[in-house]
Amino acid sequence: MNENKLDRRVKYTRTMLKNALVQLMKQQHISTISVKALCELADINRSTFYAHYNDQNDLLHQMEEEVMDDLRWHLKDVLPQSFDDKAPVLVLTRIFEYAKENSELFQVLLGENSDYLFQKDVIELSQIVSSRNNDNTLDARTKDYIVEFRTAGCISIFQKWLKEGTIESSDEMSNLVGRLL
Amino acid sequence: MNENKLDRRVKYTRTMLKNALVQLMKQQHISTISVKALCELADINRSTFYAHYNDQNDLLHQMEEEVMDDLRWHLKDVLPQSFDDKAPVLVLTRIFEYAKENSELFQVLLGENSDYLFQKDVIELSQIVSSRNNDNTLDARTKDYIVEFRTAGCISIFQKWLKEGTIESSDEMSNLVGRLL
DNA sequence: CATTATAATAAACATAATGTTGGATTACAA
DNA sequence: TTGTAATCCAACATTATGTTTATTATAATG
Repeated sequence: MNENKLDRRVKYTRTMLKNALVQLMKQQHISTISVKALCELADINRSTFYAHYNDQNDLLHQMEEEVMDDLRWHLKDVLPQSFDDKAPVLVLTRIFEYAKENSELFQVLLGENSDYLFQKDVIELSQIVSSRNNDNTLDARTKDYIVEFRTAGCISIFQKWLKEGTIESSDEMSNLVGRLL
Repeated sequence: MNENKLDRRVKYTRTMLKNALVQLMKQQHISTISVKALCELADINRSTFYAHYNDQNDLLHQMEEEVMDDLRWHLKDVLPQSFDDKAPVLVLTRIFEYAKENSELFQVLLGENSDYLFQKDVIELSQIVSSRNNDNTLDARTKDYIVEFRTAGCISIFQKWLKEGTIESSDEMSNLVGRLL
């Protein structure tokens, strides 16, 4: 937020560290990444790192929050409408679009070397879409399980799509997911 | 395998370490658990730990393999049949039964403080059940996505059930999952 | 029960990452 | 240009790691 009114040096430091984190997380789990390795790859002094972040996780979480904020900003004009009937697929398309434009980042943040926090954020966002269910013959608990089933299924498709290079278009993907739900 | 022809002291050491790991993994991610903390909780000398395992991950993986072997042993009389039409729900029921009997362990091994290895094993096992799909109007890639969707959904329901105390019976759960697929 | 084998312990060690500090240097903004 | 502040550098104590050694305790066996 208001990253642009920051000192260039600060911007540079944080950018290099974030990039380094993404590169390392392609190879290893977040909690096995040392601050030392991170700083060496980013060519940033270790004491500078600690001036910005507490540890690797802190850096990851700040990245996650920034991405989510940015994503929500990109959805701002479709989200309020999402409670009528046609909007869900529109929201989905937008999410897939945004993810495709930032696929390297999304692949890492949603991949198995990350923590579950980002995944939870995305789930929360997409439950607006996947939780609509007007079958009243089912009890509440069964419905809960169904929502769980659906959202996990969606996320998993999302991950597969990212991992395999976002071959399909955003439209194709949102249609596929829309049909499955 | 053939754990019973081991020296009692060895059995004791490994049991204590496994129990300690399960306890710690209720609180924190596997890769943040130190060998030191593990040994202190288990009251086992640290050099003894290294006589058995390389690190926490090694201990976890050995546990995972043992559980999977034991689970497969419990399924041995239903698995060969699983390629006809009625067996899937039977396999599911057995898996839920076994998991319920070892729910603390399963909750940890499938929980977010574990790695993905155990989850992958379970997925592999349950894909025998969830991957049957004879809709020929769909292309191969779409089918892949559907399999992905289904298995992830199943695992997620499984996790929810475990986390909330395995309230439903194994039969209820296998029926629910059977219907969803 | 006594003997032998071996597992576990305790203590010490080098190594490496951590988190912090104080001071020198550099780059920025105004 | 100048004051401010971010970065760098070097040093530090602390902690976990992984290994090794000698010693003690326990299990298996005849």
